[in-house]
Amino acid sequence: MSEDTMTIREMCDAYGVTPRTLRFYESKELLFPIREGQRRHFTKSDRARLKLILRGKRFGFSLEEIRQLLDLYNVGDQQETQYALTYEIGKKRLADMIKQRDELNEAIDDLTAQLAWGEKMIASFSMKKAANC
Amino acid sequence: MSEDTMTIREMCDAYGVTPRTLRFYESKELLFPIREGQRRHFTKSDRARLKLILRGKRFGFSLEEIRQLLDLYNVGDQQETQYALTYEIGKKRLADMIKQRDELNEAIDDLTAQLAWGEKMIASFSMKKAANC
DNA sequence: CGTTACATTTACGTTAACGTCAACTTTCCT
DNA sequence: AGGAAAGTTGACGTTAACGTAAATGTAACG
Repeated sequence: MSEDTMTIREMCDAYGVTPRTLRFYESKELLFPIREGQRRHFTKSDRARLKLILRGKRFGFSLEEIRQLLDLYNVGDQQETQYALTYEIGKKRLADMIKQRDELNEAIDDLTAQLAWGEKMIASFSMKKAANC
Repeated sequence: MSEDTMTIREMCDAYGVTPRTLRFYESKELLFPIREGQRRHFTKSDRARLKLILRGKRFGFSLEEIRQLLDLYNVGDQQETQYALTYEIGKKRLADMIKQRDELNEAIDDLTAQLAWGEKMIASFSMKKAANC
């Protein structure tokens, strides 16, 4: 009847994760599938949460951070202060990401320069070889 | 006499690492301090390498990747084939970094959009408050 | 009713980069 | 001589996010 739920396999296929991952998330209280006997049934709410989890991961949040964010997100009729808190966490994370990207860009430039120098070296090897002929 | 070297403690103080870290790096063949009996003595070369290691870490390289890159900086008396090999490693690593940066940029854009939405939410809270007055 | 397919729980394994003892040895200082 | 200070080598502990294997359960198909 309540075919609003999905089996573990359907979830895995839909979101590209493994069963182990879903059980793990449940054990960490990130998901709360309902049980029919032993079997898990993932609700619409679980799917929404999973989407947020995966997105959070792409942003570089840890599962524990994500759990806290989901909790805040979930108080339903959130209070302004709680929401603002979530917002602040997100802003901090964004700042970290931007810093990380900038550092990465620096490293890319450095390594590019280093490789250019390497090309010269290799060229000089060729010269030497040519000279020996 | 050869006071061009530093003890482990001096290294730790100079670069903000622990003795364990330096010994660990040595065991991983990232550093090659000379020995006087048991004691380690870190040379100028070790210091240069350590600087590069720490920079690499800030950029998110693994120690193993750093070890390979250090070889690139170290060419010295390498043969051409070996040099070409390290060069290829560097190029691959650069490609990875660029990909990583692009992904990071995507995530940054996503999160930025998300935060913009969050600001609207917070604004609506304020509206509600104002309305209740 | 037997087999095949999928689920479940339990629990140990994995990787990286060190931390944290423990048990010595060596050195310097008084 | 005696003791603190600093150094050394094992070797086991830690964290995150699952992987993987074993033993068992159960549901559907033919």
